[in-house]
Amino acid sequence: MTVTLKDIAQRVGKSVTTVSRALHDYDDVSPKTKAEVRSIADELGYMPNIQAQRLQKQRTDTIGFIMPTFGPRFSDPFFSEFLAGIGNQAANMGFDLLVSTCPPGTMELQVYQKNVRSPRVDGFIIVRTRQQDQRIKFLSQMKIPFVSFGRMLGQNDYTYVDEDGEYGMKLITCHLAELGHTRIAYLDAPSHFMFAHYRRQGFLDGLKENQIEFDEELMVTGDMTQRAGFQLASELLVLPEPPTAIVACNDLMALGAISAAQQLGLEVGKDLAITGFDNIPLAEHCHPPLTTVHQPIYQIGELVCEMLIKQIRAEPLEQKQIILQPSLMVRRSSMGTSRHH
Amino acid sequence: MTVTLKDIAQRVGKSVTTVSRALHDYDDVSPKTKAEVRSIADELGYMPNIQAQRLQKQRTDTIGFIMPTFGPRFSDPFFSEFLAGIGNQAANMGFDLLVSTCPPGTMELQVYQKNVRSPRVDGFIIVRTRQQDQRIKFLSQMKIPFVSFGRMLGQNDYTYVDEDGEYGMKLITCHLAELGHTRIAYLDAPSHFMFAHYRRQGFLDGLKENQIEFDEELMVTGDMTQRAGFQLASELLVLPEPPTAIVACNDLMALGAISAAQQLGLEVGKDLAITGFDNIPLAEHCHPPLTTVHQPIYQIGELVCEMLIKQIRAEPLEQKQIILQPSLMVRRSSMGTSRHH
DNA sequence: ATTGAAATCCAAAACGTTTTGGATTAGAAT
DNA sequence: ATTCTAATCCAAAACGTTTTGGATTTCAAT
Repeated sequence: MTVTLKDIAQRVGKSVTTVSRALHDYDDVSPKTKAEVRSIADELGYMPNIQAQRLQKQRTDTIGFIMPTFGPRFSDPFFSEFLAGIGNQAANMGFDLLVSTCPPGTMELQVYQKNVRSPRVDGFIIVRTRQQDQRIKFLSQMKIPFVSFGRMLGQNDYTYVDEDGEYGMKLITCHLAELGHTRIAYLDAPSHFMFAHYRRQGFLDGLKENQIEFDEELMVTGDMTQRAGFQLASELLVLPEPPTAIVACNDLMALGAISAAQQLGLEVGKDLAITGFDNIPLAEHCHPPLTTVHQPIYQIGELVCEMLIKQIRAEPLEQKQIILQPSLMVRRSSMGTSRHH
Repeated sequence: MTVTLKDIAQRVGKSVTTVSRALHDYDDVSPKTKAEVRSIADELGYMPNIQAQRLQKQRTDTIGFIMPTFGPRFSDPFFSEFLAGIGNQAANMGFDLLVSTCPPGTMELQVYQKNVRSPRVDGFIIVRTRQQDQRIKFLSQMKIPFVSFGRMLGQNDYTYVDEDGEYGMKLITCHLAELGHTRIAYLDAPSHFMFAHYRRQGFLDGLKENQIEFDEELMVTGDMTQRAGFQLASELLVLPEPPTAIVACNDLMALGAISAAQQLGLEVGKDLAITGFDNIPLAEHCHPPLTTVHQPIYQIGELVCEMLIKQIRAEPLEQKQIILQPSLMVRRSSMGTSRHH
């Protein structure tokens, strides 16, 4: 059924070796033979068996992406965009993309190890880094190629791309301070996530720089979902002395906070400022449009993938560590409607 | 470096054959040998080379999922949830998941063909079916295993899972009719998508059943994004005779429509009813919460994946075609606040 | 003693490639 | 005539498994 080198060899009347070398354009094959081999290969519709190639070459030409999932209801707009970025880049560079899921925890490292020892993949892309990220420790210790989107604490000898979340959040905080806000709440994410760490730090820096005192009561933590944002904002807004601005560490929680405020009859952007972080597509077209910080997720996916493949191929990397400067997107959720300004 | 059967064989003093058979628990290996082999395998940390296994077994134990992407800004909450479903199910059943992207068009079939002929995958999962879906025609003609989420027109001899979009949309339309609406606009998706076809049909059925005449002017088409919903609703709402309800064929466009209405100072749920379809997580926590139709995307992913793997393994399938009955989620975007009812 | 059956083992082939290390031939240079 | 070089080819090994088709040994039954 399927056509192999042997079939071509038989038809051409040459050896399998010669056919293989002809197809790879080696120069110890005569032009005439090459032409003949190629024509027969086309005619028969030859396609190399990639399993055999991989076995012989001892590489997989595949990169792994293990999504750190939590519950079953798992719908993060981040992932599909990021995935499209790495998927396209991988294809461009002749690599396959193997995707699997694994909740953070004890099994996690085994899954990584199994995938590389089988061997199914040549390296990994890591996302959603944690403060003490066991994946990074493990992979760098085992000398398994990987590139992470996000940093971790205390170790800095691996390849990563990260946004400057601290800077981004500081931008937001200063923006609000300029608008005259002094009572600013913060919707935090679980502190083991590195992005939460940096963003929170940026918020605190921003407050300090504007001589705003920090009220512990206004710092609350949620699980990054819209539901959590809704819940937390609902509680904050009924405090005896409620905040005049709510800074959420991601867009989804900000959207939840907007709903909560509207539920209480507040006009967001006028009675209350709310900001997010990520600039998911929804941020632009919600009501009111959300002030946030933009991250080019698709491009980050492409970049991370390219760096990983170069690393696998042992090609030189211009930069092993890249920090991207995010940009502030001021929209009406912080500034009110145009008639107020 | 890596441990092979040969290494174990040497240590145990038996042949490679025996070691292989011992590890697979064949009964022509003595219990003593089995124990010995296993213990040495553990000690050496043996892990079978999956490339070699696949070459020899002539299977890949991998399923393919080719995301039909459009532009680069590609952030659909549907995909990540669906992907988590198939990913987990595949892992449970011992399969890998290979993901790639390809825009619909001329290259598409080549990508499918290449993946199965390489052979990288044993079969495919197909989503976002089109009216004349070339992928389905091609794969069924080539007898390549696949399961699609969604039907196509005119052909019915393949395995699929689909929601009953017609029924779901009829539920929504009747719901609005009951509330007294007679001037109902519809935000359609490009008609080559099958889901758009069924949902539109359900809408029209619902109108007919309630003796509501259909006004061509109120049927407009967008690209399923929030931006499109915003744009289209903005135009509809400034018509001389604006609709009192807007039915969007998906949640994202409905969310855009909500923003547009709010922009114009309308109170959604009171001045105007808006409904969606999909029940993405955002639908529950936007303002006002969105009346929509629920689709269990994660479970559909699991189901589709299970059916595909059974098909690949030539195991019997209880049902080759499954149509899921969706359920209506009535929320405030159609009913107004509780004080109005 | 011979036969038969059961238990245990394994050499070799196969999967489809690529690479190694020459072999053969032709023609030019000596 | 001999040597050298260049051009062209290929057998065999290798990658790590599984499967095929026996081979050998043991022990009980005849």
